[in-house]
Amino acid sequence: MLDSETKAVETPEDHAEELRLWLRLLTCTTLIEGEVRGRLRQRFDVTLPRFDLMAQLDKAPDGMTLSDVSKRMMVSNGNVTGLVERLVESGHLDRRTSETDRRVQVIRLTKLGRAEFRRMAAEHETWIADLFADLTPKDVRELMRLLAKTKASAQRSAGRRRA
Amino acid sequence: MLDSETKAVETPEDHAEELRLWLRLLTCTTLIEGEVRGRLRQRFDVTLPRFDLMAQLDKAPDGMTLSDVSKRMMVSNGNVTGLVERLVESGHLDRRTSETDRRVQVIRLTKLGRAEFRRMAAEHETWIADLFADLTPKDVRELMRLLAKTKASAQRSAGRRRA
DNA sequence: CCAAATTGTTTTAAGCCTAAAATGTTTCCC
DNA sequence: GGGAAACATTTTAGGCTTAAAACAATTTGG
Repeated sequence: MLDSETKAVETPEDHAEELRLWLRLLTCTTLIEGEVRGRLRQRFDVTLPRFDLMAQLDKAPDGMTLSDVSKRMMVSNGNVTGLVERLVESGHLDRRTSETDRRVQVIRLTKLGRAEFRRMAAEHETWIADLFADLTPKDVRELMRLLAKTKASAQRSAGRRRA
Repeated sequence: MLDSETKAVETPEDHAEELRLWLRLLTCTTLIEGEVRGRLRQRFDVTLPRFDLMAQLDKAPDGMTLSDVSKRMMVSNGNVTGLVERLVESGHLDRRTSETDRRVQVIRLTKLGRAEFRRMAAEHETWIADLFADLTPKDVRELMRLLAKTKASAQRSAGRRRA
């Protein structure tokens, strides 16, 4: 017992399985993301980040602040600034300074933005369905469960570093 | 039977579950990737793409062509060109034109590149292990299986589009 | 043999992305 | 009230990324 513990401490642990899991996770995401990116470009001439931003706003009829968007999309603040700039320019987004807090910018989809997003989203959903089509409903449930656990684990690990 | 089939065709299918699965998959990957990116920067002042490229080369002692790298990393050719350029510049990579086919560039890790990569990889492995630490060995196995199935499904779907 | 197709890489133009510093605004609290 | 801390956003500098076009070298099929 003491021997095995000593050994466990001195022997470098083998984390090859976790590493493989991480690479596989990354491969799946990259594969699907690339496919979605290409289809968005070909069918609608829109980039994936723009689509993602519009998706966030579609769920928030009263608009969102840039910080909200940044947190939800898990991207940097500066990134959102540029993305929003281009989408306002193209008429998809409306941006105004909050009246109660002049630091805050509230953005919303314009009528055009909402219409275009809905059109894209409908088709997008069928792409995703097809990409995952070989999974059974049980597979989907099980993956959801395991990925929830993965997310929680990663958040704990990430949080501990910052704490 | 005919009624239910007719209905299935006319009613827009509900793919909300697959959509949620995709978003969760993306969240997990983004979360972990961001964490790894930050740690690589803080501990080693290296970017994630550089690390990934060196990881590919570490597994290929005889070197790889740029196309090989591009396929393995699932990024565009032009992307690899730039990455390699900077890593050759910093002395981590060695690049030479193939003697049998003058179109081909073969790249390898230099002694410095290999040493630095090994040092980083050892620590990187512990980060990944910690990020996934709340998963049981059974969870890991099950995730591997389901992600393999997901990858196959996505490849089928992606392939059909190009075919 | 040689033109056409294919393959490997680079270039181009545009956009995405990050971390860190800077700017402007509000809140806290003494 | 007023300075310090916190917050929201933008700016900066540099690097990553893509799709598409251009270029170079090889292979293929008449």
